[in-house]
Amino acid sequence: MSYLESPLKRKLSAFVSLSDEDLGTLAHFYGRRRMFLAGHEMIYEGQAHASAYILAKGWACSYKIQRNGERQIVDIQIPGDFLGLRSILFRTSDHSTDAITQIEASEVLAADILDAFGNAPRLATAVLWAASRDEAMVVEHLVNLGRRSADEGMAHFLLELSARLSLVGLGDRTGFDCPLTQYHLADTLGLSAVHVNRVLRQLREAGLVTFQKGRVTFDDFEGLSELAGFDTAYLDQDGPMLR
Amino acid sequence: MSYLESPLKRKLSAFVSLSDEDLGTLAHFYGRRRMFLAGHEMIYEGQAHASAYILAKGWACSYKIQRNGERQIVDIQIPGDFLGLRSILFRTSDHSTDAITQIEASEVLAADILDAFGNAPRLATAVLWAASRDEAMVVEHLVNLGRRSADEGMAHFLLELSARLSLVGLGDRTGFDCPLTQYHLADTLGLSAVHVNRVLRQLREAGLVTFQKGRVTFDDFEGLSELAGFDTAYLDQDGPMLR
DNA sequence: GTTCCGAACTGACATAGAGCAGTCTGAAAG
DNA sequence: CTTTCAGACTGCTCTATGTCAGTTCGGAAC
Repeated sequence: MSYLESPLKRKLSAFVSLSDEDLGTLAHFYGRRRMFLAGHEMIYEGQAHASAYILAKGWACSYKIQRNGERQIVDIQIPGDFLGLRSILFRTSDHSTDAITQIEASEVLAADILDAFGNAPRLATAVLWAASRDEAMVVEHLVNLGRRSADEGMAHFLLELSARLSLVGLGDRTGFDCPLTQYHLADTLGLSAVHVNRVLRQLREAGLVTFQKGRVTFDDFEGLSELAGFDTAYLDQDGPMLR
Repeated sequence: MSYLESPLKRKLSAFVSLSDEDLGTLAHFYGRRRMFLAGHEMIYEGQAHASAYILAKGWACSYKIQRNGERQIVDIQIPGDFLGLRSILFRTSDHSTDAITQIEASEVLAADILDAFGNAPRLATAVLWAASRDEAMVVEHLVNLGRRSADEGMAHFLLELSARLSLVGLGDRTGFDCPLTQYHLADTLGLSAVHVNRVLRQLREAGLVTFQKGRVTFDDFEGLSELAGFDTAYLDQDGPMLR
């Protein structure tokens, strides 16, 4: 797959149209291509000078582990996403990241990113936009945990994933392929696996979504959005894309 | 107050030592000084092309409101913090920000920030560091909501505030002045105000912290850190500061 | 074709925290 | 020197979600 049709390029294009020069710098990011097996720990909490990656294929998740062994997943990464960008400037990484499926990714060094700011300001702005968008997603996730009930949070999470996947061509309003287990959902939503199962059943029986066999199917997209109070504004990916 | 002794400069100095040229560019950020009364809504969710600010004096909070009127506070801003940086590149702001106390702040335009990337790369890196640190705090906040009990979350939140305030000279291990109400704590920690009150009583009776009359007093800093499982690594502000 | 094993799923019981409906206090406003 | 009002504080009841202790299912390994 050429970088010309990469999920990242596709995502950034929702923000600005990149010049040929920008695309050249972006191509440079793709130099160190690497593969990881499902379950591989790509970044670990406390790691010194961790590098970042651009996910080309596969899913990953970033998380923190508590003393008691409980896990809180912070974000799920899908193709086109940066991974580890947040702590690239830190002494040590503040989180771990595991491959959920088999993964293809490009390693990005701090210097690559910083150089881009000098040489390709348009691209740099787009990267900042992507980082801001990632943070906006974490914020919305925080609202899920703090002020939404289990079913609202679940609905919101699945709808967000759908919107993100659609942007890179991996899903639509009918649903998407999803390698997450109910344990992933539990650790993402701050619930027990048992309760996740109950919530999924309720949503299914209410005719809203079906989460089964590696596939999320929206049985009533509108109804689900209504339940979740889902509004895509925070993803900053709709509208006339004039910039 | 000269920019030479601003809380922001103090904070960024924990990351790099800035050159005279960097300081000049930073001074440029302080051009548009503005004041706001306590309670003023500085940024509102949905606002188009909101600008960002650097807080020089006073406290503010960023939050999202749910359909049912519930509020989730995302971060508390103290002197030296950026405010609104996340959505400066978005079509519309994804959150609101209110002044908690009376505030002095400098308005920063998107162009100011982006120009800095070209002209003062060292400063730009420091700004990116500050933004990453803000995101790391949101992430830790998310863990508070998802996987910590009410008392652990409360302890963690107060300790984080203490560490941040200490960095800009507004607190130490004995405690800090705090203009937050119990309602602020409730909306931050995803609890009811009633429960916040009970949790504060427990912590006080356990001899750990006292939250009273606009002051947080640490009665047993070690014990509280132990309860919260608090580790400052994610703030990236300790250690030899070699860079 | 068994034997595993991880994931999905379930019922019964326990509990953290919510919701309700107040009281009390102190400072500001009249 | 009352009145008002926001914030702090409390007891009681209720419920969403956790915990425990399983069973069932389906694919992979042998």
